[in-house]
Amino acid sequence: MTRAPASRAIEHTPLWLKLSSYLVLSDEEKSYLSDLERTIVREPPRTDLLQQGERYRDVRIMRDGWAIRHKALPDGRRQVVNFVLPGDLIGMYCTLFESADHSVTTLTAVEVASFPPERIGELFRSFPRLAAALAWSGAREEAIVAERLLSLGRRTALERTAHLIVELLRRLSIVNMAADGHFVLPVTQEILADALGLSIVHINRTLRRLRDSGLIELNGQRITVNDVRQLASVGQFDELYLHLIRAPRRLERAFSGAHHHNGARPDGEDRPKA
Amino acid sequence: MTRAPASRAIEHTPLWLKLSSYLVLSDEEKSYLSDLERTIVREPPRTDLLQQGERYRDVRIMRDGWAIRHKALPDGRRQVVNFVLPGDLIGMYCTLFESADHSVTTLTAVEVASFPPERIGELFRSFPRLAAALAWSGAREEAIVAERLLSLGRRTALERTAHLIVELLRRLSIVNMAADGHFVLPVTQEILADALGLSIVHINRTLRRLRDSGLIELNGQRITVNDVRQLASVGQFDELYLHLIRAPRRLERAFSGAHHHNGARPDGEDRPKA
DNA sequence: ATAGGGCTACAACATAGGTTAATCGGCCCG
DNA sequence: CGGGCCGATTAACCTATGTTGTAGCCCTAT
Repeated sequence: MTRAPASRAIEHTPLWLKLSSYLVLSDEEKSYLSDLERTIVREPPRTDLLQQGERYRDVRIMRDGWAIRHKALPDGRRQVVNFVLPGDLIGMYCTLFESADHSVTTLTAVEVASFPPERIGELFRSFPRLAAALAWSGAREEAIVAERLLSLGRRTALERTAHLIVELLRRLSIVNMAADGHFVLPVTQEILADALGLSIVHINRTLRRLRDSGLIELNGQRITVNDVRQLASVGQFDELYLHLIRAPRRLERAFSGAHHHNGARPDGEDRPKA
Repeated sequence: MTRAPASRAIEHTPLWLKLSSYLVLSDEEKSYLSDLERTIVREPPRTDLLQQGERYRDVRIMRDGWAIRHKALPDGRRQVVNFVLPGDLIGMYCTLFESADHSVTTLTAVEVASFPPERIGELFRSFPRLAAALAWSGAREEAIVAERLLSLGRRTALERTAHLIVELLRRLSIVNMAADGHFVLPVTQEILADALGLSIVHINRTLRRLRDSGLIELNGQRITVNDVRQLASVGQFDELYLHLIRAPRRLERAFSGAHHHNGARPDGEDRPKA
């Protein structure tokens, strides 16, 4: 069961929360963003929002609930690439591709906003700062995948698992879905296994070790992290890759001054010399 | 030793080659792109172009040579996230971050173009189609990392290795660096091991198996793939994720409508080119 | 030419994690 | 109330891959 967020102001939308930790959005940008989130769809758990191999349809913004992005081999082996949390985009740049190379499947009931891919062109043409912010969000997602690659390649099962738990805790706090070291993890052990490149049995063993050592507690889907510091240290967790810190000043400067909406021209400054 | 590309027209620049397989660039876009590549630097092998933890400096465009993008754990374990080939960008969106979460190190002598991060703002403001194309390129890179994640999580050592070889072959052909199933792989087995999440010894065993089965040949750094189809099948390689196929028509349309001031004219749109 | 460093190669052994299979508890449904 | 299914849990066993150690080759520096 997910929280039920009726219509809410754009200021409380998870995407806005995430982006605003990166740059200050103007009113026009805010209202355009909120317009992108106008069409809202609800889907039950275990629904495919996107299927590997299919041509793209709409771009989605996750507003509430959990999903996984995963890829499968022809023989059925499967890898969960990332968890899709509120504020994350689904198929953003992928719309620029011929067809999807991954699937996205809901874990809980979700609420997603949906807009046609044509609007991406519009977005890039008319709201360059917003476009850059979304590019930033995409780059951040890539950084998360790269960190998971490091996990699968070079961390042990115990380290990987600890690392993932701390990562989720951090990411969930950004969108106010975790407090006090505990959160709901709407996930079977099979999915954890597929995310960490382990077998179900071994994930089970590993969780047990974490519980036995008192680092975490599990009650149903509620997970409690008793000692974040220590868990982070077990997982060699360094939050640098989540890029929670604001972009350096020079970029704010690069973008300041020139918000233009539909068709406007960039006011003079800094014109490219071709 | 790398090929020595003197000054060459933008049309022969690897980045242009890569982007033009995606959309048709206008003359203005071409010349802006070429302006971005104006400042060129050469670096010897084993040079860090970027170091994990450091504040960002310039954005780089790889024009010639090989590099690796890698991440390290405090105890020295290392994962190669991706290979940086001509036409790839270094630290593009990362400039939007506080500091680097990965290192980039050259494998060969390289030639890179370099421009200050401020120009990203300029690019987004004035050349939205180009910005979208670069976003596409970034998304494609993420797709590659995700596919490698699938490899490390769910493919055996043999499959992973075969998969990587086929991937490199495909990527190198786009920039005309592979022909007839053979190319130069300027890489030690240690680096391969770090890319595939294996030990050096095991990569050695695995390459031996591939050689024994006649699928590949190795002479020094030259690798020859005797039977691409079969190697691809061993690695369960499906090139979908490389997104070599052009974006669907609707997107060209999205970008062709309201052009910007110095923006592109959709000259003779859509020359087919897969 | 000699010594040393970097890399490939392989053998012998060790182990993290996979596989198979059985049990158990909860939950839905008739 | 009883079956049936799904997921968690555990035990016993197995194998892919890691570790350690040694040797040889090919550079380059002296």
